[in-house]
Amino acid sequence: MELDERKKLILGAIIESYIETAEPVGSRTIAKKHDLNVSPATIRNEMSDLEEMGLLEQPHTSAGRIPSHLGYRMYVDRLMKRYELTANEITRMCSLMELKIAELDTLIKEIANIYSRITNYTVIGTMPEVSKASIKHFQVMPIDDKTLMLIIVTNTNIVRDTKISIGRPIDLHTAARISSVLNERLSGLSCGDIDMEKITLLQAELTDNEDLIQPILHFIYECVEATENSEVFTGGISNLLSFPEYNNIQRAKELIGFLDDKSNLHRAMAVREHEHVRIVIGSENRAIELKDCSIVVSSYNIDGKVVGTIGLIGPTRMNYSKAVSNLEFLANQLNRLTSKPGNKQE
Amino acid sequence: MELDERKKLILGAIIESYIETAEPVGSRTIAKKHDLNVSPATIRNEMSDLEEMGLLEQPHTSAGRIPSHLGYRMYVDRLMKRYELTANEITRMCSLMELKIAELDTLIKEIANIYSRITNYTVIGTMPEVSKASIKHFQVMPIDDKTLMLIIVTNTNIVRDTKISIGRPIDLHTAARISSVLNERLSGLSCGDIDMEKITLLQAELTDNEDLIQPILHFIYECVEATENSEVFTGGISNLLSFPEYNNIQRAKELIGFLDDKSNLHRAMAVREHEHVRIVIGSENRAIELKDCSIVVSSYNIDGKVVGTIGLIGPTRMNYSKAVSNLEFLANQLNRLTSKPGNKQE
DNA sequence: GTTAGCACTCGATGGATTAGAGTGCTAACA
DNA sequence: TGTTAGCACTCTAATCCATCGAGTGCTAAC
Repeated sequence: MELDERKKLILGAIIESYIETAEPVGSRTIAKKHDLNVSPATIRNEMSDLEEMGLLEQPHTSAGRIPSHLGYRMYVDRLMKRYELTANEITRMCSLMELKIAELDTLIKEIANIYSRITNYTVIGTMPEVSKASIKHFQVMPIDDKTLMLIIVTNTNIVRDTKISIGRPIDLHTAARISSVLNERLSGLSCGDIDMEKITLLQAELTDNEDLIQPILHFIYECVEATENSEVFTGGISNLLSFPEYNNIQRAKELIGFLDDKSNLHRAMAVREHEHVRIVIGSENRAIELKDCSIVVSSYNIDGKVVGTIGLIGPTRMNYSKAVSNLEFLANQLNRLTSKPGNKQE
Repeated sequence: MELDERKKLILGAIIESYIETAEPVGSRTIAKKHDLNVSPATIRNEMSDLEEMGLLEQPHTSAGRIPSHLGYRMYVDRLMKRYELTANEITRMCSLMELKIAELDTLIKEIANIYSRITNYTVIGTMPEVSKASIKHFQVMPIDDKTLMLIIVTNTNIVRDTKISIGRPIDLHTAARISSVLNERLSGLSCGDIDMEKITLLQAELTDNEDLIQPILHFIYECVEATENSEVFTGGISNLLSFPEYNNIQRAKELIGFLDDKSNLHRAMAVREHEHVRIVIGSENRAIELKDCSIVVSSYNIDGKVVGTIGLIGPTRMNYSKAVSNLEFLANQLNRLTSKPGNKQE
C-alpha cells in the first residue's frame, strides 16, 4: 500500500496528538483539530490502512489508535518538522552555558542537571576519562593485499579490532615487527601519555610504514574512549515518574533500576562515529528494558574531537522534534564552549 | 506515665512487626505472635497508653497501630537488639571488599552499588575531593582570654567559624598578624597543597604562637571537606520503589527528585565529628522531603582520618537493627582496606 | 471515493453493598 | 486493682453492577 500525502498528514497528526496527550487518538479528534475537510469516517478508513501497514496500533477494539514503533520511526525519518526553539528557550539554554566552572567534568554534569530540568526529560551523559584507560596489547596482521587488521586489548580486557586500508601489501614478518614495536612503545600507555615524543619515536622505528601511524593512533583513541572507563552520569531521573507511562510502579522500577547500572547506560548511549543526532525508538534498543523508551543522543566535541555524549531518555511517546532541536543546540554550544582554551583537556 | 517492662516488650513487638509487614499492627497479632500470656484486650489497653505517650499512632480509628517517629527513636535508642550478621552475610560483605580497583573513588562507588543490592536499600555516599576545595580567606580574632575565634571563607563562599582554646591571652594586634600570615601563606591553597614545607614556614613565622598551628590546620581540613566540592553518589535508587510506602507515585517522585540534587544529599548526610553510626528518623531530618524517610549513616576513614560517609536511606519503617550492623561492618572493612598503603590519598 | 448512520465493544466511572479487621467500653472476674 | 470476655461500633478495602461515552467497523447512500 502506498503512503500518500493524506495518510502522511493523518499519521503525523495522530503521533503529535498522542505525544501531547498520551491518550489513544480517535478519528473525530483528528477530523476536528486539523481541517482536512474529510469526515471522521474517511479518517477511520485511512487509520485502518495505517494500522494494516504497521504504523498504528489499537490498545483494544473500542479505543483510538496509538503509534507503533515503526510509526514513530517513519515520523522521525520522514514526517517530523524541525522544532524551532523559541527566543525564551534559547535564552534559557544560553544562560545554562554561563556557569563559570573551571573543571570540564563538573561543568558537563551541572549542565546535564539543569538541562534535565529545562526539558523535563531524564538526561544521560558520558564523559570519557581519557587519561585512565589504556591499551594492554597490540596485534597487527595482514588480511589481504590492501587490508591490515589491527587488534587491540584494553586494560579492561576488552578486545576490539579494525581494518586499515593500505596501498601496498605487507607481509607477515613486517606485520609482526610492527606489532612488536607498538607493544614495546605504546602498551600500558593511556591516550594522555601519547605525546609528540612518543609519536616521533614511532615514526623513526616504522620509517617504511609511516602511513600506518595515523590510523593506528586514531583507533587507539577510539578504543580507549569506548571502554567502560568513561564516566556516565544521569540527571532528572525523577522526571520519568511524571509520565503516565510510568504510573505502573513495576515498570518504573525496572527502568530506574536499569539506569542505575552504569554499564547499561554505556551500551545504550553508543553513538556511531560522526553520527549527528541519533534516535533510538522503543524496541530498536538492544536492551529489552528499554523497549518502551526512546533515546535521543548526540556527541559533543573537545577541540573538534568527539569525546562524550549527551542525550535524553523518555517514553517512546517523546517530543522528538523538540528533543532533537534542544540537543543539537546544546551540543553546538558545548562544542563552542569547550573549544576555547583553558579547559581540562590533555 | 512509666514505660514498664511489658510496655517496652509490646512497643518493640509492634515496631518489629510493622518493619516486617508495613501493615498497622493489631492487638490480636501481638497477643498471638509473642507469648506474653495476656489477652488482646490487655494489649489494647497498653497500646492505648503507648499512643497517649506519643510512641504509637493510629492511621484511622479501626486500624491497628503504627510506630510514631518518637517510637522509632525510643526503639533504636533503648529497645533495639543488635542484629547479628549471619555467616552468609559476612561472606557476601567480605567478597564485596575484594574488588581489585586501584582508584579509591571508583572502589567506593562500586562498593556502594553492590552494597545497595545486598541490603535492598538505597545507598548514599560522599567522597571529599580534598584536592579541589580551598580556603579563600582567614580571619583570626580574640574572644576572651582563653579563646580565639577562627573564621574561614572557602572558595565556594561558604563561611565557617570555630573557637580555639588557648592557654594565654592574645591581643588584637597579634591576632591581626596571625590572620595576615595565614592569608599570605595559605589562602588559595587546598588541603593537598599544604605540605611539610608550608607548615615549617608557618612555624617559622608564628614562633610565638606555634601551638595554634595544629588546631588551625585541623579546622582547615574540616572546612574544606565539608564544602560542596566533595562528591556525592547514590546507588540502588530503584530499591525505594519496592517499598509499599512509595506506591504513591507522587511521593516517590518527590523523594527521588530530592535525591537527584547533590547539594541536598550533602546536607542530609552530615555526620558529626567522631560520631559512630548516626540514625536520623523521619521528621528529625532537616529537609521536609525526608520527613517520611530514615537515614543511617557512618563515616569511614583513610589512614585513620574521616574523609567520607556512606549510608542507607529508606522509609522510616526501616530495619534499623540490620542496617546498623551492616553499616558498621562495612565501615570497619573500608577503614581496614584503605589504611593499607597504595591508595590515592594525598 | 466519501459520508451518514447505526449497532456494537470495551474501558472507565461511580454508587451501593459487604466483609473483615480492629477498636473502645463495660461489666465480670481473680 | 489488674485482667479479660463480650459486644457494639467504626472505618477501609474489595466487590459488584449499572451506566456512560468514546470509538470502531460496517453498510448503504451520495
